[in-house]
Parts: sequence; C-alpha cells; structure tokens
Amino acid sequence: MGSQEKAPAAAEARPQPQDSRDEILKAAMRLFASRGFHETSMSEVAREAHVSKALIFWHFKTKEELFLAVLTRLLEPYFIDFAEEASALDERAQIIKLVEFYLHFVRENASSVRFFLAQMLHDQSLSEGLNDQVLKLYGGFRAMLVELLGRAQAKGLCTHRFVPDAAASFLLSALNGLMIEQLFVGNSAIDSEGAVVMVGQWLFGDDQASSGPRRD
Amino acid sequence: MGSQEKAPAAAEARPQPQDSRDEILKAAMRLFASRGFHETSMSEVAREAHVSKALIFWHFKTKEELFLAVLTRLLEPYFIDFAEEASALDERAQIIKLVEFYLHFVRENASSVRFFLAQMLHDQSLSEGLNDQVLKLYGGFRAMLVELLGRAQAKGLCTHRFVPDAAASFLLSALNGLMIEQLFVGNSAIDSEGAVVMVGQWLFGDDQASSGPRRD
DNA sequence: GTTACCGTTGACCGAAAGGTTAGCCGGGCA
DNA sequence: TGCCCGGCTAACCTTTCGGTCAACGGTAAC
Repeated sequence: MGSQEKAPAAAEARPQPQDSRDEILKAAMRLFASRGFHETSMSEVAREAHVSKALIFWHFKTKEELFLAVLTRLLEPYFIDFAEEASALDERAQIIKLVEFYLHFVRENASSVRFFLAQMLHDQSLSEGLNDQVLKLYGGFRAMLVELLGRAQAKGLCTHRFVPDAAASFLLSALNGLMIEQLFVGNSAIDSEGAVVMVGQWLFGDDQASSGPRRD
Repeated sequence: MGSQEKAPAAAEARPQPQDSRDEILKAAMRLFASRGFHETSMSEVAREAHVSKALIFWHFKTKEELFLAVLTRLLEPYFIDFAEEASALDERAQIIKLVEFYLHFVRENASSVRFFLAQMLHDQSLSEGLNDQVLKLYGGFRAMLVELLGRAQAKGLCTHRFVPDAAASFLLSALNGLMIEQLFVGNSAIDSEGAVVMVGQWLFGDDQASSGPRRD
C-alpha cells in the first residue's frame, strides 16, 4: 500500500486499545453471521481482523465469550421504540403502520434476521440469552398489537368479532411467515403492499383488490 | 427384556450387510438432526451406531455423502399426496382441510422440520439439493392452494375479491408463521383450531368467534 | 483345502481446531 | 535512566477432526 505507517504520529497514528477490540468484533460479526459459530475458526477471525490469534484471546477469554459479544452487538439495532412514531394515528392506521414497519425492518436487516433465526433454531444451548432477548422483543411487539386490536374492535372498526389475543397471534404469525418467505425467495408473489391489503381485508373488510394510498 | 440375543442362530442371527448400513444411517439421523452437521463427528456416529469409524467410510465415501443420505431419508415422509384424501369435498372444506393438514404435519414432524429449516437457513452450500426438493414440495402445496382458491372464488364462496395467487401466498405465509411459532414456543396463544377459525373469517367471512365444525 | 471376496476393525495420518505461554515493544513515570 | 505495564505476537501445546490402510474372520465357490 502507499500509506506508510512510519509517518510521524500526529493524532490518529497510535492505535487505541479499543481499536483492535472493535476490529476483532467487526470481523467476528461478519464471519459468524455468514458462516456460523462452529464453522468459523479463531484463526479466520484473526486473519480477517489483521490481528494475531492470541490477541483475540487477550480481549475475550473464550470463543463463546466473543460470540456472545457479537450477538449483543448485532442485536442493538433491534431496540427501537415504535410508540412515538405512530401515537397520533388512529388504531387502524397504527395497525397498518405496524405491519409495514415489521416487514420493512425485516427486509432491511435480512442478513442478521436470518442469522438469529438460524442460530436459535440450531443450538439453543449456545444462545439461551439470545432466545430470551428476542422473545422479549417479540413479546413487546405482540403486546402493542393486542392492545391496538382490542381498541380497534371496541370502536367497531373491525368486521369480525375475535379475541384480540388470538387475532394478534395470527397476524404476527402471518408476518413471520412473510419474513421467512422473504428470507428464502427474496421477492415472492406477495410483497409488503399485497400483505397490507390482505390484512386490511381480513381485519377491516376492505374489499378493494387494491386499497391504500394508490399513486399511479 | 426376556428375549436372549444368544439364542441359536436361526434366520436373523447373521448380520446382513444392509444391517450395519442402516444402523449407521439411523444413528447419523439422530445426531445430525439434533446437533447439526458440523457439530457431529464421525466418531460420534460410529459410537452411536456401535460400529467402527472405518466402516462408516466403507459404506459412505465422505461425511458429506452420509449427510446427503440422511437428508433424503429424513425427507421421505414429506412425500405424501394429499389430493386423494380430499377430492370429494367442496372447495371450502378442502381449503380448511389443507390448512389443518399442514399444521398437523408440522406438529407431528416438528423435529425434522426444525432441522431442515435450520439447515437451509444456515449453510445453503451444503444443502442445495435439499433446497430444491423442499421448494418443489412447497410449490406443489402452493399450486393446490392457488387452484382451490381460484375455484372457491369463482363459485362465490369468498367474501373478498383477491388475486388467488396473492391470497395463496399470504395464506401460506400465515401457515409458515404458525409453524415457526410452534417450533419456538410449543403451544402459543393460537392453536390449530384458532388458526382455522381465522382463515375462515378472512376468506369466507365467518363471524363466529368460536365456530365449530359447522355444516349448513 | 484353497482361493477369493465381503464386511469389519484398530492403528494410524496430517491438518486444523481452541487455547497457552514466553517474551517483544514502546510510552509513562519514578 | 531504568523499570513497569498494557497491547501485541510467534511459536507451541493438546485434542480431535475427516479420512486411510493393512489385515482379520467368515462364508461361498472351486
């Protein structure tokens, strides 16, 4: 490379201790997420991070510890609060927005979603903490849905009489199904828009084959 | 139990060549399905099958070959033809039955479904053939659903106007979502029955919160 | 009895895994 | 100046991995 490391140390020349740790974490994120835990060796992580293998064991006691650190790091973008974004809308719009939000998020974070799903399905022994955290997120999302559905039904916005709890579960399941379809076959016959239409039909009795803010 | 193995060799005493091969396959099925490919060593398979490691390599050239054999073996129960079971019913009943069938099958074969899902999510390089086969099964199921929905709509059984293709995708996604919910948290707030009710509401406009097997 | 083959095995191999250790280097501080 | 200590590394250790190999016992054909 052109840039010489022996250039006079100005401000950013001296490597911070944090620096190498972060580099390792980032490399491990890439490798673990794309290949998985058991298929990724510490030597690979070291090579990818341009660091000696021993340094990894200096920062993290074991391979598991590194993996756990990667998990929590990858999970960070999942903690967003939705409430503030949609408090002004009515129940129906909020539900629709929640659905759109879910599908959008999954699409944006497809690779890490895939990783988490595979990890939780595969060896739950390694990722018990992950399981708990994901279930907590999931529960929060679900609770919002239950409350929204309850209010919407109380206001008479829904066409059918149902138990909000069951309806929320079913809706959530549908979303999860769309998610895994998205993970396997990119864009299938049904896209986010179509899904929203279907939900509208089911919950509110919309009968347009194409409803919503159509711009064309 | 009472039966002695040292009984005089009559007919089944001498071990067939097929015998050991099968024992290996069954052991490998258990181990691969519960621990995964990379986390299962050939020595473990050998121990579990009460056989020397070398014998495994005599039956199967490589570990991958054994794995592939396990995959196709595990996939066998998935090839069932549904058509004959439900040809006499009308579209609505057939759709409901299809849904029930899907959910029942997933419940019965939860462990292998979990395994296949994890495998396909994890390293698709190892299981390209699996991917193709599963997608083929999935496509067949989907085609049946599309046709049924089309006919049901043509007969005016459905409350909403929709594209059969999109509706089938959505329904299938909902089923898949129920499947993964089942895989993660056993029995959730929504069971197969509840799901069937929801599908009835959505497609046919049933308005009972708890509709049993209603025939009228 | 000899031969030939099939199923089977223990011993072995090089490679790679996770992890350890002794020690290098350079800046802060007495 | 000299010592210490945090960041960092090359080399090494042990274990286990997928895979090979020479050889053994038993049965069937000759």
